[in-house]
Amino acid sequence: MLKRLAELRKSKKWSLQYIADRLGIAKSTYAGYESGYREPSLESIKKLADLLETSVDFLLERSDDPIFNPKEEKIKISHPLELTDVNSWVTTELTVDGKIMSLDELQQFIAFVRAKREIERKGI
Amino acid sequence: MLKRLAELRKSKKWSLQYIADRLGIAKSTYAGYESGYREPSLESIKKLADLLETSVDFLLERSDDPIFNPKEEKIKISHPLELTDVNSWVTTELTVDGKIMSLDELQQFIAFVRAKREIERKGI
DNA sequence: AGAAATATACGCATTTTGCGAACTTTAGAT
DNA sequence: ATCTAAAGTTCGCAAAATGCGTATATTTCT
Repeated sequence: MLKRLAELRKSKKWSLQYIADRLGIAKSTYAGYESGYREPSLESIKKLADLLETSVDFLLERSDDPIFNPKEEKIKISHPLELTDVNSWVTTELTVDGKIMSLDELQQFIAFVRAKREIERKGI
Repeated sequence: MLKRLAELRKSKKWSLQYIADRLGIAKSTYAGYESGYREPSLESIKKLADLLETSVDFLLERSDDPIFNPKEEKIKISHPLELTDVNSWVTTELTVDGKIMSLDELQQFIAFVRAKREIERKGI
């Protein structure tokens, strides 16, 4: 049951018919998705996420953030006391031995940590 | 065709059989997903994203970021409520991909940065 | 080369889908 | 309050897609 489809649709004040038309499917078909009577194909759920401007993960309740930001990799360091800007690049610096790390270094650092954890997880 | 399933699976050096077993489906069924011969159900693709530690959007090529972080940023520095160890050079917690770095990891990280900078300074 | 593991292809029984039509409910106008 | 059109719900059925097992092909070992 994809309750989030209904939530988003209603928040936008759209009708079943409207979404069905936009997707090119029958009204009853789309209604089935919301009620859980039917499941959309992968292609359809992608179109729905596009139309509703959210992520598939949100529609499937795998994420609770309705905002989908398909931007490229974003690195963010945030201070807890500061207001966090979702799209800002760096809001504070990370220093090692008193020297500020560059973006390049941060990217390498992330790669390093990921690789290290991967190795630890599955050996060698 | 969910080529990213194959990419992630191979990067983890897993066999078709292994993933099929983890998902509780037949090997031929899972193979169909990778080849595009079949489509996984929404439930199955969620399980696959869980298993492969990524987002459904990435698997569906709706996002190019393989890292799935429902809420956390990739790097985050936060001040712990209590400073337990006075002598610790760490006064904040550092998280990568939402996972707090251990002291061990932080030490390795510092070593990594120092070594990298040393190499850059002297060449090779 | 041979064995074992891994990957790919396919037939078929079963399940699931999408559609249209019928039906019920809601919202707006008079 | 009544009427009416739009919105929402339910359901049968033909058509399509799924999953499994089996067979075949390929790779990876020794």
